[in-house]
Amino acid sequence: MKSQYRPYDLEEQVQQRWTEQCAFRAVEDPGRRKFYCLAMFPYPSGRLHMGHVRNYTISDVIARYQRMRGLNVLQPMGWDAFGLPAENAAIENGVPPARWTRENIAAMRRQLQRLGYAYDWQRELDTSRPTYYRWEQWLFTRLLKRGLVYRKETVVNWDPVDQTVLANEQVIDGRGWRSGAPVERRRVPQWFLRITAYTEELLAGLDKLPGWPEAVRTMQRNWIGRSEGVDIEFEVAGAEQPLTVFTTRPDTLMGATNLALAPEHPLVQEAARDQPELQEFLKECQRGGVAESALRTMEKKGLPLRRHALHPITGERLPLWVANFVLMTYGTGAVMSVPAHDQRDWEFAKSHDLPIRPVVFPTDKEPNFEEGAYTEPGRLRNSGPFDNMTSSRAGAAIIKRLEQEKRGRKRINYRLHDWGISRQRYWGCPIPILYDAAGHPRPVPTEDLPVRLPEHLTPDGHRSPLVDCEEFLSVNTQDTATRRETDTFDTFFESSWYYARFCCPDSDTTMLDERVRYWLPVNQYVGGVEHAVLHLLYARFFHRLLRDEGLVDGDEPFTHLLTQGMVLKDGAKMSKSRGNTVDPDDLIQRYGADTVRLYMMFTAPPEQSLEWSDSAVEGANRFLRRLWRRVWEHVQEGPMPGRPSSNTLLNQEQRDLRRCIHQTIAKADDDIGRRYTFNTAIAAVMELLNALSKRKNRHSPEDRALNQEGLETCVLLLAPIVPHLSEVLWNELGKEGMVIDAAWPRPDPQALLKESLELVIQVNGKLRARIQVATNATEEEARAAALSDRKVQHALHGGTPKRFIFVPGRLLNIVLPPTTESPP
RNA sequence: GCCCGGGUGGUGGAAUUGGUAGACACAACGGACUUAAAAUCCGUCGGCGAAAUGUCGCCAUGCCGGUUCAAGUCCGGCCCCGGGCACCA
Repeated sequence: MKSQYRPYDLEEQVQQRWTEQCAFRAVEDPGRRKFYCLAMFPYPSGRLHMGHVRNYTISDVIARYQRMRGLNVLQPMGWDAFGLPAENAAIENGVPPARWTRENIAAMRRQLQRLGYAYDWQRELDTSRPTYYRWEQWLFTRLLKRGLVYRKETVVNWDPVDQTVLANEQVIDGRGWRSGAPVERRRVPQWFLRITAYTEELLAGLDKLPGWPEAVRTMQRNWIGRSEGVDIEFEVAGAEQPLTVFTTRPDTLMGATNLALAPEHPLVQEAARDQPELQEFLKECQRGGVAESALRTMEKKGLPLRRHALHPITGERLPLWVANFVLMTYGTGAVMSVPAHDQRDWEFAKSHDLPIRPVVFPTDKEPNFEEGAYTEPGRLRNSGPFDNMTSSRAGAAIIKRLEQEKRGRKRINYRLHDWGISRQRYWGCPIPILYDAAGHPRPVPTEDLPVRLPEHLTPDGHRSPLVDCEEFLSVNTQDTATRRETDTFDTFFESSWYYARFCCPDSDTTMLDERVRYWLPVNQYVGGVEHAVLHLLYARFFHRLLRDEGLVDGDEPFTHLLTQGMVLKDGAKMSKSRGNTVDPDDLIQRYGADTVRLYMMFTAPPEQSLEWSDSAVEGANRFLRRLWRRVWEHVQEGPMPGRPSSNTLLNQEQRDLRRCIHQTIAKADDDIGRRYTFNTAIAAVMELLNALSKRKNRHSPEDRALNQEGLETCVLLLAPIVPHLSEVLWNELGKEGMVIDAAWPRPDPQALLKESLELVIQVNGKLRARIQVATNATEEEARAAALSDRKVQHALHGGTPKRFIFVPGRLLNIVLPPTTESPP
């Protein structure tokens, strides 16, 4: 064994041994318990960044830990290969997205391999290959048959100069990112997936996911946004159809003073026909992007329609307004405006001089409606027959009356709306639809799938090159009138089912085969918090689609979810688009992959964001060098001793060290297996190594045996985190075989026993002394010991304790009666 | 604007169920070794005050208030930072 730790050759040799043995090949074995560990697969953006390294290291540590615990582990890796950045690169460099993507995949695969992740590379998949995307085209046609796909018009960001649809990301301050032209909203027909058919199930399922972070479940719940309320119909003067609004506050109906409609609402469009200033306003509303954040932060503006509706109970005339803050996509695209009890309505009323009519009052105070709306429930006034009722009773009474008069009905409204999956982009999976001469759509017959994306095209920043690609557009030479759909799928489509395809990536006769029934669900999914809603909700939706297609069992795709925090640099997310990435290759070159992995896991707990620091990497490397040195010194002392067989022959100091070893095992197991706090597990091993380092001069057979046990423990506990170094040290410690096949250690209960412990003594909640007591000391014994302690007596000032609070094994708090001491 | 997180020494963080605030590191400083440097090893390291040897007291977990024998942890109100908001992935 060399005296110095040199990671460079060591890591390559260990990786070679793993490869030769096909060490991470996952094979279905019904006789063994499986563990499917998955990290969110990367978009091949070019190079790995530290966010990737963090993500994949966390997942790898869990996978290797579960393997050492004896489970049959599957950990695959693949590429989310379709997406916008490939088109941007093409525009900039003139390189076809296919080539750019494949080159990136090759580079990033090499980087991942250098980091020593325990992947089954035979299962690698690339979503931009027809072998993958043909199955989502197949699924799409199945869903079409089941009525879960439909076409409707929606608004997109339109760049009038570049003549192209823009992603929200490409809209900067309401302007196109390349042209700088003000972005317009344009209506285009798009394909939708009926995710709303599964709303209640997706919502209820959240309660059955105890392995998911509460924050993610809350976000999904809020995203789905179930709210119970009532549809109220208002008769509109001169219109055949009544105007329907949705409200969750029927108790405030008597306080409604106007109705506000979204700019896209049909009644508004109709009114605009003969009102030029309204047309002008709507044109203004067309400007700016379609992102909800943009809509919500706009200055609240509105215009009267010069029409009115009738209040369903009083018959009063309520003016109709168009308001830019009313969203056509939520509810009915129209709201009843109750300025006294809704803050947004209040602000709108104030700026447009509309009346404020308070009808709900708290019982304990009189709100000032000049300062703002009163939005809490209360007791009704100014409400005719509903006066003096509470909000909940009044709401029920108003609903009952509206229902009797057929002017309203209870309804549950959701914020969640159907998933628009069409993208006017080239580098994506073609939507398998054909249009006849009249423009009527029909699905591509199953036997004609896949619809292959021509890979030689290069987008130029204007419309999708598919639109001009005759070879793609025409189905066959006989039928020139039939044209292909040129839109491609949202790339979330690919990432919604890849976790299942990893079970059988080579299946070429079905989308998923029987192997999914062994591996699914994913036991541990690891990925960024930024995916808490969209990706994770779509995957849950897809799993149900696949289930109803008979392809998978169970309702949920991921049993446990770990959402890692961002890797930040200079306070901002480390990402390619921000250009503040750190390349892991430089660090691996200098310190080795193990140091990079250790640094990532030690610097912060996985769920927290991690502020990047170059200097802290040094410390991680130093620890590994120290561990190497300790093993080297131990090896130099002579042949490997056995482990100590029991505690009986050990002296007090040796028993303390042995307890430290086994406490470290217990803590590391809990930290890695239950808490996912890898940083504290590493700190515990560092403490153990410090304890071992302090006893360099102990060479008795018992001490050698203890050192052996201590060092073996360090190596085993670190094996999931620094796997290369651990393999080598494992063999240097005289162990046969590979550490990946070694069993995860278990603490020896006998070694953990303690005869005495430190008890904290507080006086009035302040720490005053620490005393040693027997482990099983009673409260009486603890009190007696505490009261005879010099420091405690000093702190008591001769006072008589009023009560004692005893927390066994932790503390004794002595409470004195309040002093009548006069201030100095 | 709405939803979800976070805020603890010079820095990253620890404190797991309301029970010893600052584990483990980084940086810095002092020392040993060395011709020198690197590496390594030893020590100091929240603030203020009193001691001068082990000490002792007070303050301190973004801010203000509350509950409790006891609050970084629970409750109410605020401030700041990060993530998401349906076409970035």
